Amino acid sequence: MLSQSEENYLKAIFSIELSNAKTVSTTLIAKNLSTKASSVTDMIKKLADKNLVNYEKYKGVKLTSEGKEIALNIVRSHRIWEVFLVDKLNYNWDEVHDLAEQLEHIKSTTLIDKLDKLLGFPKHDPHGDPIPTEAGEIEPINGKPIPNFKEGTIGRIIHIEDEPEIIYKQILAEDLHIGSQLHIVENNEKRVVFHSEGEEYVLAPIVANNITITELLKEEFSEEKSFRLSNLKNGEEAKIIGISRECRGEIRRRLLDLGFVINTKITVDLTSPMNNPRAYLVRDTSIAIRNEQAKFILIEKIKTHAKSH
Amino acid sequence: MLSQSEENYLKAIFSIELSNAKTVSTTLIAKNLSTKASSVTDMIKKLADKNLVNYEKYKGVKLTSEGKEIALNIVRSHRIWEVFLVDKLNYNWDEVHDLAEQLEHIKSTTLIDKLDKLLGFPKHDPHGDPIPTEAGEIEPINGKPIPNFKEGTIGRIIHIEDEPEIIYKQILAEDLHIGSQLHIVENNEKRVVFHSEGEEYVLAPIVANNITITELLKEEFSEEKSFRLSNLKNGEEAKIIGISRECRGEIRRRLLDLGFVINTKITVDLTSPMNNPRAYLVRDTSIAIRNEQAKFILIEKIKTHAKSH
DNA sequence: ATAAATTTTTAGTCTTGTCTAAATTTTTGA
DNA sequence: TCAAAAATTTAGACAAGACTAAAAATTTAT
Ligand SMILES: [Mn+2]
Ligand SMILES: [Mn+2]
Ligand SMILES: [Mn+2]
Ligand SMILES: [Mn+2]
Repeated sequence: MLSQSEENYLKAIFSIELSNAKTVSTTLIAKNLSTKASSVTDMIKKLADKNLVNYEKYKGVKLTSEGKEIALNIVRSHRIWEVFLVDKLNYNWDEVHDLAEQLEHIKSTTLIDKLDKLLGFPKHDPHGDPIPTEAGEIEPINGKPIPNFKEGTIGRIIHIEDEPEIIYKQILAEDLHIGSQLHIVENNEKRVVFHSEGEEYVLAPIVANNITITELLKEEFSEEKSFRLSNLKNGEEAKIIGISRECRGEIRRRLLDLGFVINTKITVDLTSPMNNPRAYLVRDTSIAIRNEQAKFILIEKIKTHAKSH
Repeated sequence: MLSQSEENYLKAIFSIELSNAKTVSTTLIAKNLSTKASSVTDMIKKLADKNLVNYEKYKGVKLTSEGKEIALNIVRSHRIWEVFLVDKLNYNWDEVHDLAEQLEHIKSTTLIDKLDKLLGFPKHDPHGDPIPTEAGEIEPINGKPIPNFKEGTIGRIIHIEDEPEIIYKQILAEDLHIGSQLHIVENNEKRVVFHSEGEEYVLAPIVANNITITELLKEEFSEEKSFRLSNLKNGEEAKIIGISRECRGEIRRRLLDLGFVINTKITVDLTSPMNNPRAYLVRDTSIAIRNEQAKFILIEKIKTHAKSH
């Protein structure tokens, strides 16, 4: 049975191997775990003794198949716990990482599979990361960070990295979401500018690097037609095209119960003094929800001059 | 922030204080934690430095109010996790203790309260132990172990201790359940004999000591009328009086869905070669369930010669 | 009351995981 | 190519927790 510390080292090595680093060096591991290189050397020797990594002095380290299997299991555990915390306990997706760092080390041969079942065998965690299967297979992430794409690219956010926390919080503050489509209009060493859901975003490249997107063909892109309900202006008419993937569990169910279902027409009905909450007219009913919820509802604006006969 | 080890010591001291021990001695703590007295002395000094226990050399140890609060929180956490594992993940009540020993140490200010809410604010864990409130109040257990009662006593099982494991497994093998009513017919140093749900049980006093009961007045006792469905004989007629408290979550819901609801009349319909499963006639429908499930259904036999006119 | 038995503490070690400082190896770049 | 810089390892130390053996205190039993 491995200690928590050993497990964390394996996980760190695994994540460095997945990144585009040539070799998994002592320093990279130390940085990843916020520890010192000398501590890493000590631990690597122990892991090599246990046949979990191959290690040659000064040459970096590589997981053995046994070590990789363990790392994948920890990743699986971490991500399933994150889904549990968001779906079942109604945490926000930005609150669950540290808790999952603890929960991933709980030792049990059955717990994770039972949780997986309870959650309906989710494929992705709340940050968009794929969850390895019981057999240790993991879907490759085929997107790249925003700064890798050239100006004019149209893409969809598939992943937002939750570490380091400072950058993560910044992205959250900007109100960017997994699933959002975007259009890159400027990209240089100073800044990255893109349009998404009717807003313009300006990010430093370091920040933008934590946002992974897949490129969309021009045809796939719904030409700036996809917005969040919170963006709907008074007098505009829209059609609901879905509830954002990052909204799950109880809140999602509640929104569906309230009638925010696909293809439903919607307009702004009443506005409160602070513009929050606002009431929307859905299926002849006025329903007031706060903007935090309205952000989860994806809409497509309808040209208002085209009245239904 | 306390270490897991420190938390375990506080929990051990708390549980010894709750028992009828005069003083919480080094040896008792060592026994409780399966460690050595010298280790205990070391740790007690540390806890005393942190003002979690009062300690005077050779005189035993006592939790301070601060220490007691922490201990109560760990107990709360442990028992809520046990409920989660049984109710949501469909573990059996005899499988959850060790996992809860790990989960109770997860650090979070919000996690346990969210879990508590998800579970519907349970009052007791799957072993019948009361769950302390957020404020640290705990319902006193007012029962006593079976050997404390004299012959002739009628009682109801309110708690089955899950440690030590050997004794616990023995009780499980005997098929005794929280909520069962029993009638003590013999009680001496050699053995304890009682009747419950149509069966006679003979236990060694050490084993019987792990079963806590409350005494019932003669009137409260349904005079041997309360049985488990698995005890119903061919040709007998019975009325369902409930589903046993130890059956929770998905399985309970399923049994209710199948029509095993209170006041329903029931008879044995068909019997399979091994007598398991058996089919029962409920509301004009024949439903086959296995004995393991039938044990959860509490019935009251109806005298068959009294036909409903 | 006092010797024997038991309990508790102390002293000294060991393991795990971490750190700093120093030594060694590898990489960089003039 | 070779000195300087950077990366890596080694040596030595420390804190947490646990253990054994021995010393000290307390309890028990004559
Ligand atoms: Mn995470
Ligand atoms: Mn994640
Ligand atoms: Mn338990
Ligand atoms: Mn319990």
